[in-house]
Amino acid sequence: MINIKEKIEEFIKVALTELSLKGEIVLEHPGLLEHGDFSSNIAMALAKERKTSPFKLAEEIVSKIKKDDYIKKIEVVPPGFINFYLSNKFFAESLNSILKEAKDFGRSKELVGQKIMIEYTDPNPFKEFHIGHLMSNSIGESISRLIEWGGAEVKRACYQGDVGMHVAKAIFGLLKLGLPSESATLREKVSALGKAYVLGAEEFERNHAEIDAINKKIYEKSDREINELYVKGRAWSLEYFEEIYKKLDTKFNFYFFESESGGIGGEIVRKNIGKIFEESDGAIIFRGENYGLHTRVFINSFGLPTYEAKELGLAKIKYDKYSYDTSIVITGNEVNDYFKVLLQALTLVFPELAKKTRHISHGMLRLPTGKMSSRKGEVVPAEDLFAVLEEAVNKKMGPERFASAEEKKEIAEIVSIGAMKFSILKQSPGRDIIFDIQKAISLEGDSGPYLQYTATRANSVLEKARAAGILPKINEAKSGELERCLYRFPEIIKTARENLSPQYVADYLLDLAQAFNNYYNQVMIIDDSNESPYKVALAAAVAQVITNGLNILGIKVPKKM
RNA sequence: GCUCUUGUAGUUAAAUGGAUAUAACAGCUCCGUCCUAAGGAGUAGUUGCAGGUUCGAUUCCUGCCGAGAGCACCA
Repeated sequence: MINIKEKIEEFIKVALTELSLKGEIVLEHPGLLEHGDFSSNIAMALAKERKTSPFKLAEEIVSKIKKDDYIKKIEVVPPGFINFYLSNKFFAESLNSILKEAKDFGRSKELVGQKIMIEYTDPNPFKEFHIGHLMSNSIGESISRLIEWGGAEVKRACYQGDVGMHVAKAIFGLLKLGLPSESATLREKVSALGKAYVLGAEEFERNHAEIDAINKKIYEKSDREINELYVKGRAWSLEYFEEIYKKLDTKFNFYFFESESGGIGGEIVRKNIGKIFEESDGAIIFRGENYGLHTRVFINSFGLPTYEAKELGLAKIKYDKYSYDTSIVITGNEVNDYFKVLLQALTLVFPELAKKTRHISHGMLRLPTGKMSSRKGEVVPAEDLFAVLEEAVNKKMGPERFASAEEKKEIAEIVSIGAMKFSILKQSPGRDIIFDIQKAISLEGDSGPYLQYTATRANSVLEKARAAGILPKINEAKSGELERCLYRFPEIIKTARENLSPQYVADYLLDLAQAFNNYYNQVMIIDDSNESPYKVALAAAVAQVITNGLNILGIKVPKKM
């Protein structure tokens, strides 16, 4: 598809040069369609230095812009906006491109050749996979897809904390409660691990000694009983996570574990004692104060690596596995301050890796009662949310459209996962989400199912059209709301990618769906008129763009619903 | 106490420094012989407070007030 935005920018640039003016050209879509398809504020920005009124300068600029087939009209509006209206010829071409590029419409080549590793989700074995991990996963997966759509090679990584104090706490609990029987379901086993963890966390509040000792034994693999509990529990957790990833439609290329990063990280720290790190109270620390940060412990006084040291090791392991150009790490914002310290230490140890590393944080999923705490057992397991959602979706599905119970079940899963992901991705990723399991996930209005429904509905019309022998055809386009919305999709993807913010895509899709549903209610798409092939083409373009957009959000479109 | 983040309709959220601050939910009024009503149309309602920068501020700066997170051996 032709890049109309660049084209108009070029026109303005040429006009400015002719007037011997210079300035950064900002071209945006006005908030209201009545204000045109593109708008520039350039005259307002440059009027002062020209010592003329913005309105007059705008008129001068416009007079220097040549006529073009793709532009229907250019108008100047007080105080000095220049508004561009695109022509029907442009809309016809853009619709044709959408149908032709089909499932690839929106892909670009800007990042071709780049290798990018993205780490997200990061659940810890022995602890619940809770709705906070769903947030990290939904955002991480969507950012991965955005970058892939930009043409880069993306490798997905998941870093799982299989050693550390939390594991020691869970093992403590298991020693007291015993292991669930082998015949228990995976879910029961995992939930027993969660309970064991809570018990251990309570003990830790009262008394550290026993759990500290267990922690050490886990690292050293020195105790047979502990080792056995550890190996089993770890395997169950990982198997369970795998089921969830499948449900979420995430496939990781690499799994990293704290049990591997800890050793390497510890070595790195020890090698640099006196240079970068120093001993203090039996621990090895990094003095962040020298860099306007705060001090963090990298190796504790038992000689074990902490999160910080592990993270240094991880950076090296990652690069050894995959020589990335950029490494993106996505975590919750509660670790922001640690990460700054860590990146500073990494800059001193491996400057070239630090330069390639980028930390992005998202807000936290909070319960109406406050922060979730797996330590106190106050978490909503992902599983519970899935169950509540699937029930709600099932209640809403009429039986008549579905061929079989299996089909219905499959679609219920697609819709409920769609609802969950969209509720997270529709808002700006940096902010906290206050999560009310009953209320927050809606199947109506601004929601995943609303978009899925719109695409499904359009597809259903297309099927009927095909049966009636009406094929999409674009001889002449109109300039309705849909036409004026559809061609913007590639721009939206670019903005979303540059800001690493899938919410731009979500927002756009809602606008498009709303415009289509409005259209659908006013216009009969399939009729006897010679307009029908065009209307069918329009519906096909809408279905395609919504499907592609949802794909970027990691959401599938069901066959029917 | 220090550092970071944050404050928009009753609620949950949108808005690269632009035009009349945008949606959804919850209200209220409507739309069913018609391609999927998980839909559509209409209605009412919002930028914490005080300054500053700017032709123009929800957006940038300062102060105040409120909320959250982090601040040495958890991740």
